[in-house]
Amino acid sequence: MAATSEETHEVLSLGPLEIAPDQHLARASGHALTLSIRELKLLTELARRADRIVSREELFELVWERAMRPGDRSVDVYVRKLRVKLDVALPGWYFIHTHFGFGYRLAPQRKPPVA
Amino acid sequence: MAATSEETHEVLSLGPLEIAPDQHLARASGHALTLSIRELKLLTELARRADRIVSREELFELVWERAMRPGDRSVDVYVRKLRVKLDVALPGWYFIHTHFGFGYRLAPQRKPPVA
DNA sequence: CGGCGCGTGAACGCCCTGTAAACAGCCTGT
DNA sequence: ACAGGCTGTTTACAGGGCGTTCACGCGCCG
Repeated sequence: MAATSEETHEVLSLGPLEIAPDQHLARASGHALTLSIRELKLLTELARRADRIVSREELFELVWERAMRPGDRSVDVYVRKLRVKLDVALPGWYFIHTHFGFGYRLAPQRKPPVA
Repeated sequence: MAATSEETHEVLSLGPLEIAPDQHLARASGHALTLSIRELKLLTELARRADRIVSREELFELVWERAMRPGDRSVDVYVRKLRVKLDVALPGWYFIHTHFGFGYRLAPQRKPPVA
């Protein structure tokens, strides 16, 4: 094992969501999701800070590993991609919450039944 | 474990697929498949890591037992050969899933009925 | 009500993967 | 020994997915 590995078997659990960054894999109710590199990394960094608000700047630096240019919308675009894929896999849940003017927060939350 | 026989009767089961590495044999719904040595070894190593993403490099080293040269496409070519043979034998199933930028993952999955 | 922040869809280029085919070596049967 | 077929390897081309960026419209807030 590489000396640099932080958590060789890190597994993040959020409700029905399970993320194994080391395996480049995320599962929804046990079923593997098809995520791209960026999508997975963004989801991972959000999950590592679950239930806390993370600013766009911080998210960008965590995922892209460089400073965010002012006006860059990449984070928004990838948040949407994740929301779509998560909604397909788990239609009964919200995961990524918007905090206007601050950033995003990841937290599993059931949707109310479709009235 | 004895050096001469690690798993004398290892049998891997994945849905309708059954692999007996020691017998150099794979069966689809009980019917024997005609696989070459490389094909069987690749399928075996994938099956031993079922439902986990395995990188090309790791797969290559497992099957070819040497380091993979950069740009070597052998794994892709053999994945295709396996996919073709598996699709002929079990047209209703997907087995080898591509994870873009990461590698391949073996997992039995039914195809949706042809709409 | 005005302005800024966010959601959303889409275009575009690039790299990764899918696919076919040529080629050489090996094993087979004769 | 020879011929044929099969396996394994490599290469080339095509297609698609992914990442990036832009544009437009709505929503949220002051």
